[in-house]
Amino acid sequence: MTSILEQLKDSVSQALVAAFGTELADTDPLIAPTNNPKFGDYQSNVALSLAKPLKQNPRAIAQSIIDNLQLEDMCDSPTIAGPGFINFTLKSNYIGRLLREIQPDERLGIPQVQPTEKVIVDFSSPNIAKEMHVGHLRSTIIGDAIARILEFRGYDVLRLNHVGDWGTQFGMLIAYLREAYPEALTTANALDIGDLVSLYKKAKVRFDEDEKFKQTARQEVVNLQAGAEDSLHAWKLLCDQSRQEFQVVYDLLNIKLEERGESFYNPFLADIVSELEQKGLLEESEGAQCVFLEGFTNKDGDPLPLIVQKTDGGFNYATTDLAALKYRVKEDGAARIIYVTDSGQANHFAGVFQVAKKAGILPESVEVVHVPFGLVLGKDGKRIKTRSGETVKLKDLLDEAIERAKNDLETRLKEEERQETPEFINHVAQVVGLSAVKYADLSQNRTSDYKFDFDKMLDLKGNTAPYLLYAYVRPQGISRKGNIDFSQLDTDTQIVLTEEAELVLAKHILQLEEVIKEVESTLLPNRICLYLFELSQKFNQMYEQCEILKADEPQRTSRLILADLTARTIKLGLSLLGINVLERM
RNA sequence: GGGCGAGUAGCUCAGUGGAUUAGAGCAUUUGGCUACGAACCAAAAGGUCAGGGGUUCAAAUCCCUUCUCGCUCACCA
Repeated sequence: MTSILEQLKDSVSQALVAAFGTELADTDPLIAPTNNPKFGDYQSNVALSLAKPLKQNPRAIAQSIIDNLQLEDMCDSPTIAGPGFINFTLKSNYIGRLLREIQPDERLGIPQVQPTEKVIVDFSSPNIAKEMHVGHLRSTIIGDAIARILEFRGYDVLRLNHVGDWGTQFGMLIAYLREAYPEALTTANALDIGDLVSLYKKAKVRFDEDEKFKQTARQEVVNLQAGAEDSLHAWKLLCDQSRQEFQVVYDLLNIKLEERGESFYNPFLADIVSELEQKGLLEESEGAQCVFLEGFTNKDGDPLPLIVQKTDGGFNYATTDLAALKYRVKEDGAARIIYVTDSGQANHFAGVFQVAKKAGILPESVEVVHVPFGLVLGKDGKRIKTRSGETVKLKDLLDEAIERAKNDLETRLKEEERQETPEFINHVAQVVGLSAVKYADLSQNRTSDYKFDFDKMLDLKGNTAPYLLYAYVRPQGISRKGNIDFSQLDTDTQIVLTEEAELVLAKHILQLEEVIKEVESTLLPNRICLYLFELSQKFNQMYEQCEILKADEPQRTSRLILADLTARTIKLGLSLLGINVLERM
C-alpha cells in the first residue's frame, strides 16, 4: 500500500509540473501533517517557498497548484489558508477504504524493503567478569528495538554482542587469581559471578596501588593475546561463568544475540597494524603505535592519536574495533553497521571511522552509524558509576519491577474482589513489570540522559507500558463479552466513520507506516512510543464516546474493525519494541 | 583550553521551519461507573521555549554570541 503521504506528494508534484513546467519536477512538495486539526489533515507549504523564485504571490501559486490537482477520491477540495498554505482534508470513505485494505494484512499494510540489505546491529556488549548493571539496560533495550524494527522492514539483520572478553582486565584478573585463588584457574565453576565481581574489585585495587602487580597484569595480557595455554584456560573459565549469568538476563528480557566478543578479532589485530603501516598511516609516539587524527586535539592543542598498539606491544579496543569493522565489511558483507553505545564513546568511534576510511577498510558504500544514548543518572541527577560505589544490578532491578507490578495487581484484585490464579498473577506481573522498564527507557529520546527512578519507571499511570497494555486489553474484552472473533469480521461492506472520535482514531491508525519509516532512518524508537501512546489515547476517547457492541449496523461492524485494528497496531508496535501484550490484565 | 551534547510548565519529558491559544504525562483542583473492565474519560490551572543578536514571508527549531550544566581529550573498554 502506498502511504497517504506519498500519494499526496506524488499528486502535488504532478500538479506542480502541470502548472509551472517540468523544471519543478524535483521540487519537494513540502507535505506535512498539520499540527492543528482545524487546518485539515495535511498541508503543503510549497507555494510559499516558490513565491520568490517564481516571483508570484504565494496564494496565486497555491491556486494554480489546486487547479491542477486530481485528488477527488482522496480529499475534499483543498483550501488555501493564510499566506498560501494548501490544506488537505481526507475523505472519510477514503479512510474507510484504506482501513479495509490493511484489515486482512498481518503486517497492517507496512511494506518490506526490496531488495534486502545486510545490517549489523552491535549492542548490549557487557564485560566478562562484571555484572550487567543498569547501564547495560539502555544498549540492550535500544539495540534490540532497532534490530526488531529493521527486521520487520525486511532487512537481513545480524545482532552482534561485542562482549568485552579481552583486554587488560583479564591480565588483572588472571594475575590476581594466580596470587589469591589458584584453584579457580583450573576448576570450572569454582567461583560464582558474585565472587568474580568482588574479585574484580580487589584486583582493580591491587592494580591501581601496586606498580609491580600492574606490570605482572600487563604481562598476563600479552601472554593471553599470544595464546599461552594456561592463560587461555583460565580465560575460558572466566568467560563461561559470566556467559551463564548474562543469559539469565537475556532470557528474562527475551533478547536474542549472537556473541562475537572482542577475542574473536584477536587473530586479525597484528594484521590491522601492519596494514596501517603499509598505508603509511602509522606513527610511533611515546613508544606507542598511533594514527594521528584530523580534527581532534588534546588539552594542549596537539593532534590526538588513535593508539593501535600500546608501548607494551598489546593491542587495545581501537585495534579491535578496526578489525571488527573490516570483518563486518568483508566477511559479513554489511551495508549498514549500527553501534549502540553510550554517547561517551562518540569520539572513539569518530576516530575509528576516520582511520578506517583512510586505510580503505571502510568503503563509501557502507554506512556506519554510532547510535549514542545518554547516561544513566541516579534520582539525584548524578551519574551512576560502574566501577566505584554501589550500582544497581540489572537482574535485581528487573526482579523488583516484577515484584512491584505483582503487588500492584494484587491490591487491585482485592479492591475489585476478583479471583485469579497464581499463574495468571505471575504472568501479568512479569509482562507488566518488564514492559514498564523497557518502555520507560524507550519512550525517552535516547540521546538525553536517563534519570533512573524506580517510582517513575514502575508507575502504572501516564505514558507508560501499562496504559498501552490496557488499551490493548479493552478490545479483547469486547471480543469476549460480545463473543466476537475479530478475524471473522466482515471484510466487504463499507466502513462508516461518522463520529469525530472514530475519524481521528482511524487516521491515526493509518500513520503507522510513516512512523516506522521515520524510525528506520532516525533510529529513535521513542517516536514509536509516542505514536502508540497517542493511539491508545485516541482509542480510549472513541471507546468513551461511541458504543460498540450496542451500536446499530453498519456502525457496529465498523467500530469492531476499528477496535481490532487498534489492538493489532498496538500489538505490532509493542512487538517492535520487544514488549509483549496481554489478553487480560 | 579543544571537541561533542544539553538548557522547553513545580517535576519527568515530546516537539518534523510555519497559521492570533508551544504539546503530553505526573503532581494539584474539580466532574463522570446499577460498567463494551474507571489501570479510563472530561475540565481547570500551570510557559518572556536560558539571555542577546542575526537570516527568513515565517524560528523552540537554522546561524552567531554570552551564560549555566553534562560527557570527553594517549596506552581501560
